Amino acid sequence: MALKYSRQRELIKNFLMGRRDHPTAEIVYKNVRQQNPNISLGTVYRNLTLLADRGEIQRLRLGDGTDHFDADISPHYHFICRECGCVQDLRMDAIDGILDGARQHFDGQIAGHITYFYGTCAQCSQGINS
Amino acid sequence: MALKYSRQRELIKNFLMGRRDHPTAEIVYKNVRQQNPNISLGTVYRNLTLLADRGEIQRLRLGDGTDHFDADISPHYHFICRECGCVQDLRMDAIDGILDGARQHFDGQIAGHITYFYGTCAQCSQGINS
DNA sequence: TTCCTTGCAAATCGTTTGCATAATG
DNA sequence: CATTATGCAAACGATTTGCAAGGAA
Repeated sequence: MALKYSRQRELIKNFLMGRRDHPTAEIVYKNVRQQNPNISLGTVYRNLTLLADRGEIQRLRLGDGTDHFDADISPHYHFICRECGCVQDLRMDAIDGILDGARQHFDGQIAGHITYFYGTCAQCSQGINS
Repeated sequence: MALKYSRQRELIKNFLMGRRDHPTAEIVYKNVRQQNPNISLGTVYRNLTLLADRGEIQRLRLGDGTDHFDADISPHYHFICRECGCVQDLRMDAIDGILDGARQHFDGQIAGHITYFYGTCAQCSQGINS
């Protein structure tokens, strides 16, 4: 399917590229809306899904019930705070070596792994929130 | 909160202990129903949540949109098939060593990690399904 | 009798979808 | 013109919740 330009999609992607906090669709919606008050939630979802499918952005499922999106598609890991729910990038070496261990006693084909970390972020650790 | 006995809860936990395929709430419901036709979906959800909160069972979020449950609470890893959606246990050594790398350049407190693997299960690889 | 549990139905939440219209190539 | 994208609202699937009635301690 050939892709056609759309201002909405451009706004969405640009917004995402300017953030490091891995916003949810709802947050993308609220923000992009300030530049295009007519944009609908459905369009935001459609474009986020489309961009993720094309590999232009990353969809993060961190078990908190809502998807987060990241314009940084380079392989890296994430941390989610169990207190405030914030999501942060983690600077660390790739751990794809764990695939070897997983394949050891397994019959099927393991294509990859999903790994993310959880705990208490720096701000919450200091009791700034709460 | 003191816990009181309930036949429904017992049935649910027993069913789960007899399975290795990490069923969803819906599947638990359909099966337990055969022994107690009056049980409601809400009760199944309530008890699964309660048991998971008490650590008697494990709730698995593998990104397929629905939670799976596992009566085996010993630490182990999981694999989810992208073709048929089945979930299987993975025999492999613990990889908690990855926590060290994650903590290296991180300010907050990392309590743990969630890791699971995906790909094509043995059955689907052989084209048995499809 | 206390209070945890249940069944039922309605409600919630995040996300998707149908459809007629608008914009792009 | 052919096709893709949009806004809107309705539809969805999974899960939660309020409430009155039932069961355990």
